[in-house]
Amino acid sequence: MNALGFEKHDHAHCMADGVASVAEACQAKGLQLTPVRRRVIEILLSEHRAMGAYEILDTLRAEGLGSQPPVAYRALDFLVKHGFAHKVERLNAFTACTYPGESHTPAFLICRECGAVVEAAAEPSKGDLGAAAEEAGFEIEQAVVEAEGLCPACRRKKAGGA
Amino acid sequence: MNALGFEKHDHAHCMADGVASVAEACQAKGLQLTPVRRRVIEILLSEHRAMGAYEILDTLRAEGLGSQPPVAYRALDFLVKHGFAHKVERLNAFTACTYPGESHTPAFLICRECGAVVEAAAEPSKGDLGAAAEEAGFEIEQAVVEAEGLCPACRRKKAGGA
DNA sequence: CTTGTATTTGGAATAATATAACATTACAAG
DNA sequence: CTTGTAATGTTATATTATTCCAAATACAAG
Repeated sequence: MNALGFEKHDHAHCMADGVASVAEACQAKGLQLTPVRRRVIEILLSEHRAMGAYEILDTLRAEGLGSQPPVAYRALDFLVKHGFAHKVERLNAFTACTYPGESHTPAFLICRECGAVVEAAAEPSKGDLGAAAEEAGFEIEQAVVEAEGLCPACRRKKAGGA
Repeated sequence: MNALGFEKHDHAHCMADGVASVAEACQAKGLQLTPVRRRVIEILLSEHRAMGAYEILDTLRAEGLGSQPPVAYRALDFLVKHGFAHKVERLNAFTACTYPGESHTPAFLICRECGAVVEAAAEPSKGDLGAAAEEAGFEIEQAVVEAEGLCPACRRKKAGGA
């Protein structure tokens, strides 16, 4: 589980790779990565934070790729459905998947200060949630695991500024 | 961790107890359990499911306790803030706390078929999320843990009806 | 190439969820 | 009584999301 995403990295590279891997996956599965869909995943990859549907829509609108809410929501639904993006329930916002291709339950670390979102992989069947489900006879199909708090950089700022 | 809440229980009893324990806790902490607040926690306790703010507001309105959204949201904010209720992010809805008084991170089991919601206690600092946070140097302040799937009763129905 | 079918898109309207802002009331402390 | 704090009433608006219908496009089968 690699969740070191808060620290610096080669962003242009990770973004290009991200789009490429989504394109490959679409080709492999016979999915249509249409211009709007491609652009939305690009937008999401371009920032390590969760973006609202309307924020994405604003960008699409400025680029002439669509101006009505359904345009953004349809693209996001496609991306989420096929595992290329996730919805962060806590924020009613969306973020590119860090581990596309691998089936997983995303676990998010959300910085309340700077808004950065980092994804780790979780296994809800283990841990407290899985134990509770088993005890109750509940069958888990999907899980939401999200933590809000302070990322390393914002912790340092707090400590320094205080 | 008791998450057997999907099975039958003495509901009138659990509801009366719930209101009483909230009232006691308010008294102990010097919090005002005003009519609207009391009624909202009663409404939430009366059903083992998550209810939308506007659904609650409809009831309040019918009873002359307030008719505008802020009335419901303020009462819910109070209840959530003091741990008497929780918000289920996945559903944008609210539910009474099953373990009032004990400080905890709620973990929800949400039946997608019948809408029942059962709360278990989780310890996000352990498990995948805690491990990821530690590795990333992230400080968790709050966590959302929610699972969607089938409750025991709905699983039986599925199995029987198929 | 044409046809049939499914998918995708465009766009208007509206639903559902949530908050901002400000005036008013209640009540206890000084 | 005055002042401070908390709670309420109310209007308006912001934000997030979906429904619905029509038009365009993609793509495989013939």
